[in-house]
Amino acid sequence: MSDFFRVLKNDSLTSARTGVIKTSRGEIKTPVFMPVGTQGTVKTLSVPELKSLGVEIILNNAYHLFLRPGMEVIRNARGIHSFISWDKPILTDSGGFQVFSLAQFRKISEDGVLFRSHMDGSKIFLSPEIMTEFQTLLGVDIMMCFDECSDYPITYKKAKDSMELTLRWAKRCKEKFRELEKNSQRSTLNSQFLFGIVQGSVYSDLRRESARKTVEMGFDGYAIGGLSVGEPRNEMFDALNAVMPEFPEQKPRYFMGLGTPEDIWEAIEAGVDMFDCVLPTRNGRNGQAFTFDGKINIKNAQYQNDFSPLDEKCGCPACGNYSRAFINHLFKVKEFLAGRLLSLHNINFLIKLMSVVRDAISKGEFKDEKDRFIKRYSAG
RNA sequence: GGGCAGAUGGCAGAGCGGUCAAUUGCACCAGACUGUAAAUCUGGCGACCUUGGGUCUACGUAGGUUCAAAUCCUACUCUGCCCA
Repeated sequence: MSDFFRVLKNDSLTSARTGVIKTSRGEIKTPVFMPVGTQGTVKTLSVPELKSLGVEIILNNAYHLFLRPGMEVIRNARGIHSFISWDKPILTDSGGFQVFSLAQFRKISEDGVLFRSHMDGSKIFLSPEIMTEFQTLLGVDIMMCFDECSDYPITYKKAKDSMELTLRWAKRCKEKFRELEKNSQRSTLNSQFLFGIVQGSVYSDLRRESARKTVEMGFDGYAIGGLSVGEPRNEMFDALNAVMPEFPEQKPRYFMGLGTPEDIWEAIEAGVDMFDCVLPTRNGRNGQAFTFDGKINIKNAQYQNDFSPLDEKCGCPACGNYSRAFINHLFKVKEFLAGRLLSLHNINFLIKLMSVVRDAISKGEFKDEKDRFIKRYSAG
């Protein structure tokens, strides 16, 4: 077994834990937040900026990169890392989320998914094999199985069918992954890891079955997919809690698409190690900033004459240089800097939050720190 | 001095007898956003009343016609353009 992931410390009161993921492009301390860079870039931010915030790994999206720039450019660029000038770890989503978010443009079959390009309507066929091969070509450090992220709400029967299809696809992804490894089509210099994805909507027994069978197949890590897609919060956590006991201790667990600070604390308590979300960047572009005293909408009139920083102790480039009043002004006059500053700030917030969490777990103070955070965050 | 056109809610600008408290855009106020078709989308935006809904004050000013006027008529004020 490789030393891809190692648990460093288990919390005594909860299932929270700290750990470290080792890839050939660097180590990742967990729990970790991974900013989303769908098209090979975390929207509005440069690589040096991301590094300055302490970002250790970013997400890219195989579906979007498959459409543009496409295989040829990626091949000529010698992989995604050199193409986008990011030499740290990258995790790619396989396109399974697009099966959900671009539902109106696709048709699912046993073999795969036929998309009508959301850009020009042309037909694109994606399958477990194709997406495994493409993610291999991208040369990403962690790749995801091609899954079907199910819709919400969804009937039990459909959730079951969808979950079972995802299992069959996972098997094919893994077989393709092994085959490419054997044929040395995968670089031996840079190790790649493959994660399985658990589905089953909000049905606990389906979730458990999905987790158990995915774990039986054996992957480098396990993701919880198909949640935070509109279901009530309690159902989301019921689904999560149904699944967690099925996962092996020594493999990383990744909650796909989870991003509010309260939710992240809750999921870490349940034993999750990895997170990604568009929230810090998308909401940032739309004027929302996370602070330890709650979220604020900087566009609101009350900040027009507020010359204090977003968050006194933040230290990000936005807080270090600009006032709420000025950022409020930037949004009103629609300057690009506005969305950039809040994206920087929000990513910084989540990166810092994770370090607070890791610290708390290391010191055995997870529960206290969580309560303290939630109390202050929801008071604001 | 004469002729023509026009004056509508914060701004621009529809409406040209009842279905108009008045289309739309901007501005303004608020909300949403969770593996990004998103620098996007939604709602509110005369006042008052307890909601469905109702009441009042409103389309330059003052009168008038009409069951009914932002819409028609008269005068006035102002603005723009043209001719002398």
